[in-house]
Amino acid sequence: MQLSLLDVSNPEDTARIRVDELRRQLEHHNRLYYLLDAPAISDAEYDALFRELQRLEAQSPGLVSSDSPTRRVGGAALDKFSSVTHRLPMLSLENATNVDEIREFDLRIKKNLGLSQEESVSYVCEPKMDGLAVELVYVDGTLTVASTRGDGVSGEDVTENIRTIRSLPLRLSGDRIPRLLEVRGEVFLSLEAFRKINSEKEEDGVEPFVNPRNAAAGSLRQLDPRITARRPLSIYCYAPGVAEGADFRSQQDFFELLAGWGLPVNPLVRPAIGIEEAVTFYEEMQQQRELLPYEIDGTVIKVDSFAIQRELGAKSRSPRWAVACKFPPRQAVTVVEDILHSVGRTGVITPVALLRPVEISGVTVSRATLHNWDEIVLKDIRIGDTVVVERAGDVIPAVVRVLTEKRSGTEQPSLPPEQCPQCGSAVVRIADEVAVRCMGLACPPQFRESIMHFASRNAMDIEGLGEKFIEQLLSLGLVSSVADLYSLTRDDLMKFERMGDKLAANLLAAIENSKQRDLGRFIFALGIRHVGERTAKSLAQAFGSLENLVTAPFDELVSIRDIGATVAQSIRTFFDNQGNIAVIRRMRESGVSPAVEQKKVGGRFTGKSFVFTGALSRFTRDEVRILVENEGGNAVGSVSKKTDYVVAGEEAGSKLAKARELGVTVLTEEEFMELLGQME
DNA sequence: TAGCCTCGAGTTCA
DNA sequence: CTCGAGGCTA
Repeated sequence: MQLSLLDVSNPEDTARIRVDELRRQLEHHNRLYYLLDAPAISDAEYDALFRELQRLEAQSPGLVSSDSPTRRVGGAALDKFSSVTHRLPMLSLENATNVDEIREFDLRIKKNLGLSQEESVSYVCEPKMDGLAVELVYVDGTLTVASTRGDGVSGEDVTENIRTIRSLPLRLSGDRIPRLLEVRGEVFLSLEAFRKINSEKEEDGVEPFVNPRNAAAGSLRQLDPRITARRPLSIYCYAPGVAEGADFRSQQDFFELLAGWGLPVNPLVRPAIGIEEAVTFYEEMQQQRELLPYEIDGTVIKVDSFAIQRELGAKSRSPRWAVACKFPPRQAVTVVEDILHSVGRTGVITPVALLRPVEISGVTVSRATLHNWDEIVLKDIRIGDTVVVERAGDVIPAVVRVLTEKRSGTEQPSLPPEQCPQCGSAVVRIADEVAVRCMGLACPPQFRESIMHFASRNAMDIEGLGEKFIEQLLSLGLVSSVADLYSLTRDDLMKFERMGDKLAANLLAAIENSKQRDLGRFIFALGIRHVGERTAKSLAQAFGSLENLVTAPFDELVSIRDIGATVAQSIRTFFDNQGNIAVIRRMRESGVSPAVEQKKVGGRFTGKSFVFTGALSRFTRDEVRILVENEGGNAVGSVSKKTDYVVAGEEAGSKLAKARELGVTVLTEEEFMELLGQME
């Protein structure tokens, strides 16, 4: 603050000085109260300062600022949240569910680092808060954006709601504040706050929240920040995102700097030298769990040194240097009243236990999948059994074990059906496969599921075509293949229950719209066995058009990365079926023209496929793949007649032999480099 | 041939 | 979220 520029005789400047002073004081008292739990003034005194600030800001709009404590009570409501892309994706953590798995994590770390078993790794342990992950962005020390984790890549902008968290500084204090600081943290509700909110809800005659995490999530996703402001959310920060102007050397270092800047860090965080200290922390936390003022669902162990974290790196969805140690899930005891057989899209028949409804951590559970008959035999689950049930990952119900001592002798084992429970066709259990399959070609539930799949969001994304409509389409006999969807008329739709002009028009428009989906989605939508979203996309990329794919010989299919004999055969079988071809042809005639993705055109390797074999000295396999793909080529896994080049490194083996046998051009790594260079 | 790593498929409840 | 299974690599 440069006082020399201010003129005290100017009322605007006098107000500014007072406003700054009030903000400083209020944030100071906030910190004492929420962070240090040591208030220095009474609530009434705090309120008086707060109201004075509100009044001054109201009088001089020029003094309003986004980091003012008055912003914590919430501004105007939003229509919807906008989306924020995380500069670094927010990965999830790998789980350990018991101490053995924690020790395995340590073994993996040592193996990756080339350490001996006797050496100890320095870890940092934290309680795992049961809340929601968010990312906060501080620019020059001021909180500018806060977003939810979302799918890890992008989340929702909840800045206004995050501002209402009193323990969180809107402006960092202390020294050496970084130009840019992204911090990840967990937003949660204390048990006390949770109970308070729920008793208010009950007084109002509304359904209470089932647990603090849901309550925190509901509060954070309030479009009206004034409501959030009345929910006393808390936050603990635990990891950095992108930081500029700060150099964190280790997790501990990071925590210390955060605390210095006034950011809340869980005081229970503790270093551990060697995994056994981390195991002790886990066990201690499990014992203390019920005494804590908030819910935790485990602990987190991280490698302390950031240099070593970088060395260990990450797998596709989680870092290798951290593990979430989950506490055993909460369990309940109930009775298996029946075992049903449900038929999925691919004909797999899955046993499902119908349970006497029982509450587990606030949710009533009445069904649980038993996965397959191996599982039933292994756990010896029978109809009438008393069983222990838990919610795996606190979501999906699972039968853990049978309380055999409760058996009366009247329990009935459940056997795999010999006929499909829905269509009566024969059931087959393929050797070496766990699944039991209905082989009926016209099995109704299979067909229903395959249409649902076709219309689903990641496939053709036909909005409004859900379970209800599909049921009706089928029972009215309007659709006997997905191609029929494209010849539905308004009159057809008007036969439906609860169908008006508007709805019919929307549905027809959605179907019309789906004609333009890209090829990857279309291939995925076909529901070819072993071809999911990912594989569909790489097929689309590799072949560029539906026609190319339909006619692709087996050899060409297996030459694509990640496609082996099984998947290739499955694809061939699908397209060799004339019925499938007819359906596809009819769709094309109705105007379904899956758009070809932008394939890199003009790349030097366009249409060329490469196989790399043996050890390359300059690149990793992934790097070389990217090089080739950037030039529009394909780096594939195995040699076929369609392969254009085989690049052989040191100790190349069977692929090189095969290349010679098929007469495919073989390049050394140097020759490949020349090819790259020459073509540039 | 074993042991990663990824992908596919099925599933619960509000 | 979890399990099973396919593909790749050492």
